[in-house]
Amino acid sequence: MANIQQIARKAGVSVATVSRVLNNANLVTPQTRSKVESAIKELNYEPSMLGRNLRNSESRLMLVLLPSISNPFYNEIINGIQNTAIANNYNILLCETDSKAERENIYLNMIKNKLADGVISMDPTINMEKLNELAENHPVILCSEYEEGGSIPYITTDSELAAYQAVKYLIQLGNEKIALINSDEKFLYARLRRAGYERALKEFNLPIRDQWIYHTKDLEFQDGVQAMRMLLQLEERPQAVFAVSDTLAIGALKALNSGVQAFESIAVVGFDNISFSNMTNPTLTTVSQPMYKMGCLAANMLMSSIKGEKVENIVLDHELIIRESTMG
Amino acid sequence: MANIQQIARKAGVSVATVSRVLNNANLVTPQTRSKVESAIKELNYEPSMLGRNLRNSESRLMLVLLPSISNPFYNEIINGIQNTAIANNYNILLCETDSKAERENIYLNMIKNKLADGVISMDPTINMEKLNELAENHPVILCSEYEEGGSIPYITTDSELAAYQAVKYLIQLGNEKIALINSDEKFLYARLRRAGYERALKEFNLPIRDQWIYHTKDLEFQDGVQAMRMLLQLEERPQAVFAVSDTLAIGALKALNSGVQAFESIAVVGFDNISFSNMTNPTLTTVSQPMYKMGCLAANMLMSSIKGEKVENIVLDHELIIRESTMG
DNA sequence: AATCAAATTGTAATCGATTACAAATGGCTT
DNA sequence: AAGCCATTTGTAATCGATTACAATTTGATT
Repeated sequence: MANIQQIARKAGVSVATVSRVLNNANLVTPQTRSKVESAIKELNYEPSMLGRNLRNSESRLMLVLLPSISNPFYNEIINGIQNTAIANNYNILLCETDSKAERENIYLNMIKNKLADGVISMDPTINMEKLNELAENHPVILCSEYEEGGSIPYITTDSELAAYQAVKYLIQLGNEKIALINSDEKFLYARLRRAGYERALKEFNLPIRDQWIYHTKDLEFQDGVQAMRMLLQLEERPQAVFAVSDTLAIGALKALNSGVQAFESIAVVGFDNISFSNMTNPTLTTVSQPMYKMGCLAANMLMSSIKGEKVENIVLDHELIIRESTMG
Repeated sequence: MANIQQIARKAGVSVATVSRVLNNANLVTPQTRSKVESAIKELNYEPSMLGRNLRNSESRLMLVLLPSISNPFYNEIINGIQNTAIANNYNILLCETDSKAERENIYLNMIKNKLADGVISMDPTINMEKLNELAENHPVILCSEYEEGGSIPYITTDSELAAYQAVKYLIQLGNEKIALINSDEKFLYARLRRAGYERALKEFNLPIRDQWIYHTKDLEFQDGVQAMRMLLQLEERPQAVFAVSDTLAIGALKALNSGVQAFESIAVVGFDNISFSNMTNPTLTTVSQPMYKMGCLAANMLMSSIKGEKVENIVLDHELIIRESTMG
């Protein structure tokens, strides 16, 4: 791989001139420019980002942290981030932490090391202490999951309200015994969705029963299957189920499908509107967040932050998408 | 962010000594080592990868190219790549090309620019000419999709054989009218799976009818729905369907579910064994590839290639997973 | 032709690390 | 105490780009 010196020698100019051509400074004569350009073409030269970044301390790369790409919830957000980034001459790198601290560290170090200019974290499992420390000196944006009262700018939706509305809808359909399939409440979204669930029940004077609240270990389909099986074994079976994630809700539907006919009338509501939620049988009623938009805005926030501008938090609207799983 | 000079000054030693401490060369006295280490801690220093990589021309980063993370087929492969990479002190960056040449270029340039040491491409839409050119001077591995007769090392499964076996299985169930939902045949896997489909039909003297071969534009669920709808409108409806991807097969199942009862006896076989395929109703019969293993081996191949070793192509075994969608 | 300002090009420092080689230190023998 | 070798540390070049400043060229004006 040729370097800038070789181009300079070949073109019979100095490295400064080559650099000027590369960065289209317009103080180069057309003749020299074309000499340099043909040398570049001839030697098949690509400027080294390492050299350039080292000098400029800028990489035009943004990191996107997520726990796992297997949750399709992230798909559209990532599309939004990516399209916005590319439109602004940035690139993104997807970093799957698998909820492991060691991986997290690796990626956060890339920021400290100037290998990337900033980070958008969608990882609820991230170590907030470390992230806050990083955020003191580097651009960081939280997307979807955030820290209450924290100082890192975030973009999210109102999980509590969405959960409240979803459960209220189930109540208005005539259900009184409503179960919650929640994930680990160490996550803010889990606590908020539970709060919304409880608010709706309280408002209608329905009891909140611990045995109807199931906590899953993960967000895989199988966790939803297990949760639903457990709920079906209860003496007093719930009439409806609100799951905090589509993956869990789809697992729950599966458990209902595989059981006896009588179970088919149990209503299920999910959260996220992943693309698969429209392919299940019955199709899944779910809360939809404007994920693509969220991604776009998150990218914009990060770019502002990189420029040194102050950025405000954003809370986007959601929407309840009613499908077959709540139609009896 | 502190740099190596400041550490050296603080610790009262030279930069060379600091560097030696960082790279645990064991020719540093315990006393100096601890002086340096406490300076590092005090100034919260992290060595710059830019400086280091520029000097060493090594980044210990591998790129993973894929067209889109929305196809869950890639999930397990990525896990395999990532775990293997991390175990060997490498990191991976997921690069979604969205099948766009411009994005492809960006990522391939990262390799040329030494920002990453090598690339594993799982992108069937990649520009092979460019990739071949890159492969002349840089480590490149193809995973899953490969180039017939090409010179880039690959790891894959035998798509033709898998398709042949899947269709043969449908025939042995008593089906004679078997449709193929294929993607664009510009992709090798699509051509191979079609060949397998045709081989099975020919072997049993069944006609190959063009109207039973549908080509989708993409691999989204909706493409499968559309394909199936089309097939159902034919005068002579197929009795069974082989789809070259689970996403398409799941869409096809959805189209069957939403139709009249009579359609429910149409058998469907997919390809990939994505995690959804076990959540549909009926659950999907599909071809399973050892994806995790494929990822691990691909990472190993790339690391060998980075070391300058010659690597051999690998063809892994597959397996037909029989579930409800072919049980009538 | 001489002068001068503007436009173009070149020189060399710089970013932050690694490392070959040189220099200094320490310990041991005589 | 001198000499010698082994161990430890320091100096300075290097990777590949950018850019302030210096030097040169160009062309217009007198």
